Amino acid sequence: MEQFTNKTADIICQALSQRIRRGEFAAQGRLPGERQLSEQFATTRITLREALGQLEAQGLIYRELRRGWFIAPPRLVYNPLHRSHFHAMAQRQGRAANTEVIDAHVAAVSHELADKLAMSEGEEVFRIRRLRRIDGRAVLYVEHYLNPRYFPGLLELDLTQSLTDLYLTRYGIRYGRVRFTMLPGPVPPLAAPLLKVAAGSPALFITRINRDQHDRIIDCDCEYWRYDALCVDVEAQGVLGG
Amino acid sequence: MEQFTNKTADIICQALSQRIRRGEFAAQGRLPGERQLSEQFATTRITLREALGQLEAQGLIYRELRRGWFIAPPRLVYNPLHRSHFHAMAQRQGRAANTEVIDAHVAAVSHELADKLAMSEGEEVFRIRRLRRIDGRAVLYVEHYLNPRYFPGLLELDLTQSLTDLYLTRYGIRYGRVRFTMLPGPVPPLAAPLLKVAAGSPALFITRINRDQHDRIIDCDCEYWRYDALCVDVEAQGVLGG
DNA sequence: AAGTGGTCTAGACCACCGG
DNA sequence: CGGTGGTCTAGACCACTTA
Repeated sequence: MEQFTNKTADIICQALSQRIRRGEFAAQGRLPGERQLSEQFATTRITLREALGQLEAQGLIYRELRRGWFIAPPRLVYNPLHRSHFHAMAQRQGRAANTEVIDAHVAAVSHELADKLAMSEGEEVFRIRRLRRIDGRAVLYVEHYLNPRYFPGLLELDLTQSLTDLYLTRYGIRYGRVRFTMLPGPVPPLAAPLLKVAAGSPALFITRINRDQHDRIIDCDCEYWRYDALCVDVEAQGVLGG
Repeated sequence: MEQFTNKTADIICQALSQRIRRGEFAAQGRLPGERQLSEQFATTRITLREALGQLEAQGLIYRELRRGWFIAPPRLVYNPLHRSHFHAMAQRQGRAANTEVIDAHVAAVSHELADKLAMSEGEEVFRIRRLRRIDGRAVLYVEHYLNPRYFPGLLELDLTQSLTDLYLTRYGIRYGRVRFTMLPGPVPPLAAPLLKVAAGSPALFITRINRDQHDRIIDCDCEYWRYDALCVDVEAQGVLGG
């Protein structure tokens, strides 16, 4: 477990990491200012920030743009195949969830999305953009694209609640097959300020294409998760290789 | 798509990003030196490296420790539920795969791993460590932990080949249910030099717990993927929320 | 208004890779 | 051994948050 290092940044990393694990900053939930820390470690702010960046990459701390460095809470465990409600999922893990609707409009579908939704470029879709919080911290920015033929009048409803619920109770639609892709990528410009991260910061990008009980593609989600907020956990029957 | 920015680093980002997409560096497969670039953009190496770091986070370029910056090849599409061979998977995507065995020994299982394997702490397991390359580039460091009761004598075999194949042909074992977790995390010290990344760099950490046709847990894989080398793609029947 | 993080300058030395 | 990237110094100004 020991590091073979003599880099100043690594030494700071280890020292801070130990102090964090001992709960030294747990009370305030945040670290002292960068200038104060760099003084403590007798180094430059640049070097100190290098160390903080490493701890951030390890998921031990996170930053909010221009606000400071905070102790990272545990990751939310998330199964993209599991069509439960965000709020229920959070609650089962002892966390408090919150959903904010950014906007909900009719939009023309892009070429790329049309492919995913089995629609034609330029057709109209419902686009719902939402921000979701765990224990008050914004962790997920998501854009839902719905094929409107299946959901007439949906945009008039209360969209802070679970879409899964709306689908079932209002339209008799339940989820069937799911396909998702997941890759690291930069956070989109619109999402950055909402998640309080710098534009272009790394995020986990998950797209999900959902079908209903009749195997029709009904919607597509584009999710941008904070890098450190998520642990994907999937259990399923294995598929034979081809 | 436009950025509202006047940061030097962002301007460099956009300029480089454009030149990369136009294939300007495709011939050499790599970027010019940092000093040369910082001169071209009339800035400091620090600022230039800030820009390179952003392009790296976006997966456009990658670095090899002390060797330089390279144009990132396309991501490998990977389905952790899909128990096909690494080599076959690569080949279907027009890529060349290669597997190197780092070592293969009997080891005492840690507490954490014992849990995953449904074994007891301190019991013996087979540990196989391998490095896998795509088109010559090391992208995956993986530790396989096997319950030895199911695989007597396996360590004597040629382990550069597919374990899936060995399981079936030598032991009559095929994969059944799979559970995997996936989260970003730092690359472990042993893997860093093999993947040619700096110790503590971010990586994608995937653990997989595999069962056989009788639903017995047979092995557990701990995979560390280069951050930019991977796109997870899963299709499966959705699971009803609880 | 004061203090924070975000960005930048203009150098420097070191460790390592490659010829 | 020359050139590369990796690390570091000691400042500075700006944009934003917070009080």
